[in-house]
Amino acid sequence: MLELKWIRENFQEALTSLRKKSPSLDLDDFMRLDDERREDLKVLENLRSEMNKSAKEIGLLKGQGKDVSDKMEATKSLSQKIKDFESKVVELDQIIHSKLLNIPNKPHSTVPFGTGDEQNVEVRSWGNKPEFDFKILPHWEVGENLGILDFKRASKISGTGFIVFRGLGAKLERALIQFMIDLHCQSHGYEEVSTPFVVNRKSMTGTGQLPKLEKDMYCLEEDDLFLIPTAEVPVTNLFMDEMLEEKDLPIGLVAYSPCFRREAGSYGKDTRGMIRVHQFDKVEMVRFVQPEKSYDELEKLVGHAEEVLQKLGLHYRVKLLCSGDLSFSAAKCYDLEVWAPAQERYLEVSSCSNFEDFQARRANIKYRRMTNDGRRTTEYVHTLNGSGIALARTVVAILENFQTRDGKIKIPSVLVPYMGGMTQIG
RNA sequence: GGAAGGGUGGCUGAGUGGUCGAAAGCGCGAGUCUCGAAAACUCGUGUUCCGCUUGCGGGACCGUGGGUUCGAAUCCCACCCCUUCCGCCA
Repeated sequence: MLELKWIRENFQEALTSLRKKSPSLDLDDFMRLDDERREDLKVLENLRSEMNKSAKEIGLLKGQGKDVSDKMEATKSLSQKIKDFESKVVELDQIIHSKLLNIPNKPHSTVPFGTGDEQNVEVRSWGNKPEFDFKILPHWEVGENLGILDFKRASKISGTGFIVFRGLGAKLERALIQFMIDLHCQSHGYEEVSTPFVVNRKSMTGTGQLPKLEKDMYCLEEDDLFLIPTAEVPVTNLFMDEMLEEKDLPIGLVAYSPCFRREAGSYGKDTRGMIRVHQFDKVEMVRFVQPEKSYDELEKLVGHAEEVLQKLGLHYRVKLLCSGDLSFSAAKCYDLEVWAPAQERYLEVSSCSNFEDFQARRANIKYRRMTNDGRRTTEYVHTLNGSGIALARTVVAILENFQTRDGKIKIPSVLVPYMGGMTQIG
């Protein structure tokens, strides 16, 4: 959520930068409502001020044993007037607030302008595409041949877009999760957290999935709860409605969770294999930082995610998303894309974003700090998060990059200890 | 699912109709003391909105939403959440 006052006082700037993200955005209506609300509010507050005064007076006079029935009568009509104006202001407030919740975050000045993913900018890459002197199989074939992926039974029990890992496939998935969490905790200073995979509406609103993306989520209607689309939601909202201390920042948390996505509207895309599925595992990093440090923190965060791919020995590239491809809540975002040789394409396995105070404002996450002249103030923290990294697709990359001529899979050396010393599958 | 108790500032916790935005303590900040620190002492210290603007004036906020009243943290109703006990259960 952007600050209403900021939009009001920087109207042109707000409009210009928001349109880099949503070209059709219109704020005229919004500002008109805000004007109207402030007019009514002024009247209301004057009325209330008057009433407070006379109620106090009545109290005093009564205490002295004087007759106050005239005064009480007069205040009564004032009280009615206040109620009328109150309902007007409350109604306007609600409309404005709900509109505000639907306004996206504005892109940072270093974000390139663009309208779609073809205008994202590659900022660097690491490693090289591996060469094969035989024809490698796509992950779904090699996975089924080895008995570690079972698509048929997955769709039998749940439907298309779900995966079953078996045997060493399941173990590989688990090994990756452990390896990643250990790396982030031991080398990057994160604290591991394990949170619920189901959250309430308030949490979903706090990180910005609601109200816009309700159709993309699995909902448990009876209880008005949602299956999380990413651990970002429970982990960021851990500090919802809290006041943090400056000395405790930055806070870095890492969590494993499954991620549930309906993928409404993307039917027909990536139907084969497990590129696009309704449930996948992910290790997610979340950071709470001081505002002036958040862009340095973003670079660090990307580095943490990259290190996972480097340690696995997977070729990848880093893309800076253009304004039009940025998600609703993000101010700046880098994607990590890993090379999948059998399909000759890159797969997005991580998204690292700075949300600035957009989520903190929605979720009400503040911290106390000292100003330069020694006064205490409160300020919203900046929140960031990044996949570190998404599974399923990482397994795809391993199955395709480390395939041998005889259809086996070499296990990346960092995972060998997590696989009980095993060096290959098959 | 049943019963009881409870939700007050950064935290603990007092407050049951009017000078209550709210005692006290802790924490935090400034200062005194000290070579320095600790302790002790003094003073200060909620959030947020609106308006003129280095300051000031006003409004709102005691779980949420309604109601009663001239006036509600305080009384009434509904809902949400938490704790404890009982039942069921991985």
